[in-house]
Amino acid sequence: MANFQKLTPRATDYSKWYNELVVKADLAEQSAVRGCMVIKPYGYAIWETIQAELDRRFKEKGVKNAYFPLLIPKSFLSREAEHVEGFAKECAVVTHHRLMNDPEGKGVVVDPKARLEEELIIRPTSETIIWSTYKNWISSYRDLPILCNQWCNVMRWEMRTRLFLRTAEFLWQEGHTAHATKEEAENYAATMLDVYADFAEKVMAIPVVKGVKSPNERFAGALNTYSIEAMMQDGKALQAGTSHFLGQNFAKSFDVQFLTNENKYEYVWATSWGVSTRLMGALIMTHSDDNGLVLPPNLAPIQVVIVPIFKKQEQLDELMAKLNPLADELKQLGIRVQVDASDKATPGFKFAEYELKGVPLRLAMGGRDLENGTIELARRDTMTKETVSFDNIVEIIQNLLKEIQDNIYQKALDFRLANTREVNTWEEFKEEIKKPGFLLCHWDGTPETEEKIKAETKATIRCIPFEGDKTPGKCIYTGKPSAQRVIFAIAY
RNA sequence: CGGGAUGUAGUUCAGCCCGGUUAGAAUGCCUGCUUUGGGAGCAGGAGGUCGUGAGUUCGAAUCUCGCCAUCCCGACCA
Repeated sequence: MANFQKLTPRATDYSKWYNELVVKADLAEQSAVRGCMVIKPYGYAIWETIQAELDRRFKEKGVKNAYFPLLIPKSFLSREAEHVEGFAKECAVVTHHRLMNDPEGKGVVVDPKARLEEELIIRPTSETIIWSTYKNWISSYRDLPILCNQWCNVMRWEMRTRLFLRTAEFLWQEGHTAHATKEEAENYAATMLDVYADFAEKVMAIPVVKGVKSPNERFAGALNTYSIEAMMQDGKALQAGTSHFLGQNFAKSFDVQFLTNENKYEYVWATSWGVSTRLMGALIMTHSDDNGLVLPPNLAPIQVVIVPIFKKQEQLDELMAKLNPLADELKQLGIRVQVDASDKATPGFKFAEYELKGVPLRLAMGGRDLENGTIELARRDTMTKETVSFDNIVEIIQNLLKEIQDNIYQKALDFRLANTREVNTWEEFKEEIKKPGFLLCHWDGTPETEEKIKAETKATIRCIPFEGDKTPGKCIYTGKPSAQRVIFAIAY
């Protein structure tokens, strides 16, 4: 028995488990550039599926894709005061446009004569460049609404980075819409939050809480920020997507007005909304276990892997005569299937490998099965296996993929519910927040109280949930009146 | 950016305290044979300017300093 490196168990060190899993499951790795990751083909395949599913849902809501520049003139960023305040500390700045040979003979240096008249910022988000563009696109109410999205990279110079969860450069989509009325914009922001929530739950099998952010947690420049919040297995909260109602802030900063049908000028109403490669982090930390990744069938690059177990070439031929038609049939049904007939590794090795990579279903067939007309079926989510008749295997697979998708969603939902508790006193809060999970508490609605609670416990308000108990009460910290309970948690 | 730790083969690490031939192990990789129902065995082979730059020294993986990177704890994180 060779010794191989197992993952650090979650109970030993959750953070270490996560870091090891991302690398060992072949999702991503650290690059030569500080804080930036290389997303490997297996990880990128998952991202591509996320993109495809979201893109389809956006388009159903009338959104069109476009592309805006990577670089933003420095002056644009400062047009909206709160916006620049929020992002200034983490911007990468382009100052020159040329290199030259080092006069001292050591490689190349920046050519001091090539300094830019106005520095360019690598986008941390694109509201400013987009609204400077929308100014040219909008003159009448007939030009509205504009519903644009772009898939791109952005850069935020974070102090501490972690693969997928917080990287200096990350991939995302950012939608930017322009509307004639406040109501329409607000509704659109809410609609996109619903799109995110539906996607998270149906495709990623991640249960989320929809809600509105407290003023402290609001996007820089927004009047309201809505978010979907998910609970990771360590009980911490992860913001999985946000949708912002921007009011007329950006329209005013970039002077974007339109003529109404009554021939009056009005400022345009705006939303923006985004999800990023951080969703990959959410995916990993919601479902995976000590054996490796657990992927929802809807996102798995390989949904079914088939491993023939053979001693000699003739036996492999005999197995493949049954397995190849099966694989073809599954492919025709739109199931992502891979047959691994390589002799590079023994079956046991392959089993462990595909478990590490989170393949939802594994089929194994050997001489024994050939004689009996059976096949072995193993599911990743429960780690159970059974031997079934080969004859109706296709139907079994179709049903199981659906069942696994539902099961891991339900498991994650049960976990969240089991780790969400109501807390009514400050003493209780200070104890309970040390344990994993969400705390439903009354809060007086002031930023000051939220600040104090954060300073004392590190907990923040993740959101003011839309659904659930709306009974008023008294703030756990100040005793002042509170309209409803909010979710406090330690966040990623 | 502050405090702590680490950096040696693709990976995980030993060697460093106490400087001295040709820097080791496991695993991975390549070749061959035997294997194959839960991480196979034997034999042979390839692979390291010891993170990087300077300094001390006859001599540096080993001692000193700077820089870079990674991890942990803070600060920061729409």
